[in-house]
Amino acid sequence: MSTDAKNNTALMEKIVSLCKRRGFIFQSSEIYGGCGGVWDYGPLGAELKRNLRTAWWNAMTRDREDVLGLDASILMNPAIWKASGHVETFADLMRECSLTNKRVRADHVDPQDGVIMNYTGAEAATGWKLDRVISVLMKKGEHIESFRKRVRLLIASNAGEAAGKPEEIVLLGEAKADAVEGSIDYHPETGGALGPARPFNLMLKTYLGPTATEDDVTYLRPETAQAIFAQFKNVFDASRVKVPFGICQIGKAFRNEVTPKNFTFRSREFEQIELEFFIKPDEAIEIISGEVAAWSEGADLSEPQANWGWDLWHRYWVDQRTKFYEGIGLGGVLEYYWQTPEDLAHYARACVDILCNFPFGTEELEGIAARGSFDLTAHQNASGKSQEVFDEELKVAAAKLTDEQKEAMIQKRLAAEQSKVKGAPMAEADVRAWFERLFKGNYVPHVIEPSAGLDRMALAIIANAYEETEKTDEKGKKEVITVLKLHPRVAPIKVGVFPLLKNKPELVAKAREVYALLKRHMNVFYDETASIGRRYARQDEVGTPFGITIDFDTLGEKGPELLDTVTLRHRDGGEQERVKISDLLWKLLAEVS
RNA sequence: GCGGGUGUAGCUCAGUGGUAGAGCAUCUCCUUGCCAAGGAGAAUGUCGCGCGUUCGAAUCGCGUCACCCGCUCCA
Repeated sequence: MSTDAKNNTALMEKIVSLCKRRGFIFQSSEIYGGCGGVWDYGPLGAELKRNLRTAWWNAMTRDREDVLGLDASILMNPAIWKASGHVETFADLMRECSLTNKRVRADHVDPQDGVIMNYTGAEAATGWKLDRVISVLMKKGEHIESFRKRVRLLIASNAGEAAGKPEEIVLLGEAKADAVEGSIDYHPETGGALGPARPFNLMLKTYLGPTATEDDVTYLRPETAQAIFAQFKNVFDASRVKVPFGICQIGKAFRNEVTPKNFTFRSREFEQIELEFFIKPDEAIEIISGEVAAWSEGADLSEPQANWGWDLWHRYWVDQRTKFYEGIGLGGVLEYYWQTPEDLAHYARACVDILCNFPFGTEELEGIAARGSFDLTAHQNASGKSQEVFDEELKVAAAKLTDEQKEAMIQKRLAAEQSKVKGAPMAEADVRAWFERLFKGNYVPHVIEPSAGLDRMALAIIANAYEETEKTDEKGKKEVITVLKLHPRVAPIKVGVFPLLKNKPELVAKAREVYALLKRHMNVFYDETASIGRRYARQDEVGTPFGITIDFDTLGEKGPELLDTVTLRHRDGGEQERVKISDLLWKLLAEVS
């Protein structure tokens, strides 16, 4: 491991330690030895998460006119997961390479020709040993020495540091076995013998109903999005909204991750915050507005326009989500990855990953995908229930089109279908049927999906706020000071209230008074133990942005002009200002909300 | 899932077969006129869990669980 990697691992360990010590995040079921890939939020973590949830919910719903909330169940009819494709893609039969443990879908193994080579094991100068039989396919035409080199490399990469350098690994008991043709029992890339086909189900299975038979099987949702799609029509009918509009949801989702890792970053139970923003198909925009607005560098994305197609809506949401992250203090550490056509799922038109810098690497915080009408159409087909909306404006505009104009649109679409990179082109009859519905004002909305993980966001916030500085006191003693530079909006404790000294009843009484004044409006922490400096430090460590100290000036000792004023200390920089008690509330509220 | 590492007090760690330790943190009292001050005292561990070897196990063996690192996976 490089020095950087070691430092980053050490930093991550310090963050995990702080999280436990100060009550942000605990291991689940710790007294029983934990539970893999599951974490609990302690008092401060719960506040932090709640602040993030509120910030997101407000940004999505309260601050907008075009997004509605939903709170759906974790358990759903299992037919949902068949329609969405999750049952299929999350429950593949996989076979594992015995050499490298690379997994491959059982039905995706290409036939291989070559000679089977067996080894009884391997060992390295480092003392590392592999004590099991290795069976590898030497491909047709592969030279024996380059084959051995390749096997050593593969073994080394799987063994990690313990095995040392690949060229120093000794392969034991080499024996040539049979030649094979068209075998599907060896990994296409590595040549390692494949184990038996086993299902790898990433969805958590459970039984709905006490009899627990196979008929009762359902799943804990692996994502919150499907509930939004499944309830799309109900929300639409109940809310007097028109496309474009969105439905957002916050909720738990579950995945049997193969390898939960990086603290809470990849866990088996996690909280998603998702928006499905429904828009008109580009063809509808073309009919209504004459043409779809094109994006160009520097385009104004601040206000949605009627002539926006999916591309501009997609970019708009990337912009909106970026502003959100800036508002909670993550502005400077974001990166963007625009998926290439090869990366994209066949139904997706574009997808941007918003990445964030973590000690363990730059990892995804949120994905913003333009998914076309894939999801609603899938549910429409599987359920037999129409997911179309009727658009009066579109119907009126389409009625003004000539037959030639209509046919031109159809031809344009047919050409586009033919030049698709992924997926089969839509049949001409289906395209014509779709346009027929469109010209009457009916379509299945398309969707832009900004989907984020709340736990990742919380971890990103903590990790990026973590700061250590070394301080030397008068006696030359060095100590490390830890400060969590949390944005005031997300900080679990907004302000600490301290009497300068606890053995002066007047100071204590006044401090209790200030505490009572503020605590109804925000999370306030009262502390009178230990020296004032230590109390500041305790709050710095958990990211409390403000401290209020009641001192002798507050009592009017230095004259009436300072009576009922307090010291307001700012966490970052430690600067202090004198504030009237009567001004505290509005001054603080402006910062923390 | 594979390979490697780790697991002792709330945290960081020392303790290589013979009575369980330190620093920091916590709590109480005293003291303290603004950035982890000082003094006195207290509490805190089935040494991750289980089974074994041994007169005796935190220490040795086997198993297991969790976490970390590297592969792998990541709709």
